[in-house]
Amino acid sequence: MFTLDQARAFVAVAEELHFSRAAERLHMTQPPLSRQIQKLEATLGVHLLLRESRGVRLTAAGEAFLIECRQLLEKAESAPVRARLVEQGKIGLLRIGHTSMASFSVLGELLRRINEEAPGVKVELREMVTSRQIEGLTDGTLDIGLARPPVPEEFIDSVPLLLEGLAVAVADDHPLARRGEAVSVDELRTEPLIMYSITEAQYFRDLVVSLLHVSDEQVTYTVSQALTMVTLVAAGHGSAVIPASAGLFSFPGVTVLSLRESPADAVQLHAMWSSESNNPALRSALPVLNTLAVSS
Amino acid sequence: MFTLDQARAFVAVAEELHFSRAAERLHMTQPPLSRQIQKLEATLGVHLLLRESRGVRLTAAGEAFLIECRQLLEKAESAPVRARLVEQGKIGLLRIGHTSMASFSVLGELLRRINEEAPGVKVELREMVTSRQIEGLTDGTLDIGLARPPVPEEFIDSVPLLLEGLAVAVADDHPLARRGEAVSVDELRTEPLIMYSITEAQYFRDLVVSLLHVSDEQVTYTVSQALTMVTLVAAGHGSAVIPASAGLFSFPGVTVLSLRESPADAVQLHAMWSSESNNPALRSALPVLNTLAVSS
DNA sequence: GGCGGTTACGTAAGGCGTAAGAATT
DNA sequence: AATTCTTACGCCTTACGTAACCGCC
Repeated sequence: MFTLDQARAFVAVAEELHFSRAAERLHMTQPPLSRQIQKLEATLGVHLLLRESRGVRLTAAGEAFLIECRQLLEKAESAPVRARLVEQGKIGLLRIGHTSMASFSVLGELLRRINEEAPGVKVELREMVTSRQIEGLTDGTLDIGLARPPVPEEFIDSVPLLLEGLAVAVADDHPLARRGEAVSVDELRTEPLIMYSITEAQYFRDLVVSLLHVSDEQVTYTVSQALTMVTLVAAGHGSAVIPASAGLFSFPGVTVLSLRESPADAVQLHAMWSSESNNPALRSALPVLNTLAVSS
Repeated sequence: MFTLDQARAFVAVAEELHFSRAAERLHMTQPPLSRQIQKLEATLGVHLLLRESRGVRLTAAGEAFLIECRQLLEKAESAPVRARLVEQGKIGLLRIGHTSMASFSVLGELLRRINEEAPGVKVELREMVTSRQIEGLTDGTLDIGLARPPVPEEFIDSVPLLLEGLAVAVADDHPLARRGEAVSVDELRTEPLIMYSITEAQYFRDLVVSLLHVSDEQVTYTVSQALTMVTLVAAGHGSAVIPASAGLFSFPGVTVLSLRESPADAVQLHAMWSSESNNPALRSALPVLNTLAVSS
């Protein structure tokens, strides 16, 4: 098989159509260049050049091989550059898991900033619940998770990206909606409520239960996502306690009122990543995450 | 810069994730393989592998470089193959010049057979008059010409591809058309005639003049191509002497009658090529030309 | 005779294999 | 102790440069 040096030698000769000038360009003397070209032709079993009294010409095969060689050398030059860029995290792949709510709040801004900071980094988005995200971060199939607390201490680093209060979603024709003021937990005691699933949305369920005393009879439906709640509220199936940001998107037939007793940082969304990740693209993204962090 | 051998070594290690097995695959011992990989990493300035107690893993940069290396090696393998195919004339470019009449007769069959014989050969077609074709063959910008005699003896080889008689094109409402029989030259003595240009179609002009006694007063127009003649005949500008094959394509308003005195091989179309051409694609095409040849 | 490519020969660099070493399980 | 990668050393291949050579305008 031929070598890259032979390819470079051939390209030089083919472009100069003159061995001595080509040798000069390659910073070598002319005889070894001749030998290399001969060797190249021998290993290929193809005549690339027509030696004539007045310099050299390319055969048809030489023309074809010249094109191939140029492409080959270009690739040989660019491959190390790419490898270095990947190592520096300038290009690469970032697999981001996120909850469905995250896509309505910080996700857009996060992607914008990552793209600003490291334009070559491709992002793969996967909507997944918190527990799956932790799994992904642990087994290396995910680089960043946008998930709910608690953050497992081991091998997972995190910053809080979003702190918000809880709000109450009620139908437009509900008395509380007409009143238009913040709602107190006591006013929800007897309301039909749509609740979070204990398996799929434990974080929210715990959060709501810690504030309200929810009785089984109140609960009309059990769902896994805040958005589903809003659609059910619109359909008249009851009221729901949701993160405040879910109210930013006005949904027809639904009025969102703040919940008086909810601390402003009741609901948290954290960015998490494996502290042991060796994905350089993650390293480029970390400054972005820290910029977006809010104090918890 | 790295070498192709280093690329091969890296691919082997990256695929085996084990130096000893990779070395075996490369038919070498393990220590020099280690050194080559180290050297590769040093020249790239990039860590490609994570050496761990239980074998090796790829870094993100390593993954990227692996992909590049595979493509690089594939190209390095295919380039010589391409060069050999070009040399053998299996692939390549054939520049064929042809007269406009050739495209109505042998050209289609010729292209079909070339494509059968050498499917990798790309054909570039250029309509040009005979004299331009000879120039092209001589200065190397054309590989094959489909042109009219005479064939210059020097450096041009040829085979006759088509021998045909002359015919007479007359308007449908002409008395000769109504009669529907072969025409004699004497019957054309006083007919208005469309003639060939002496500069652009000398071959045809000479041919016609050698058979007919054309007087200047007869000539209504002077044109360079037989097809133009047919359109002028249709428009009622006179009659014309054309190659018989031009009558194969029935043109509305025109009747083509054979010319009694014309020998069956009066009009000749030859394939010509430079005997000094070094285009391998031409060599693949020559058997095809010989197959299509007719005896003159 | 000069221009342009090839052949001959001595030197130096670099790769390979064997053997020994270091680290982890 | 075994596995797996790295380091040390001697040999040999091979590429380079200088010098001499061949063919053609």
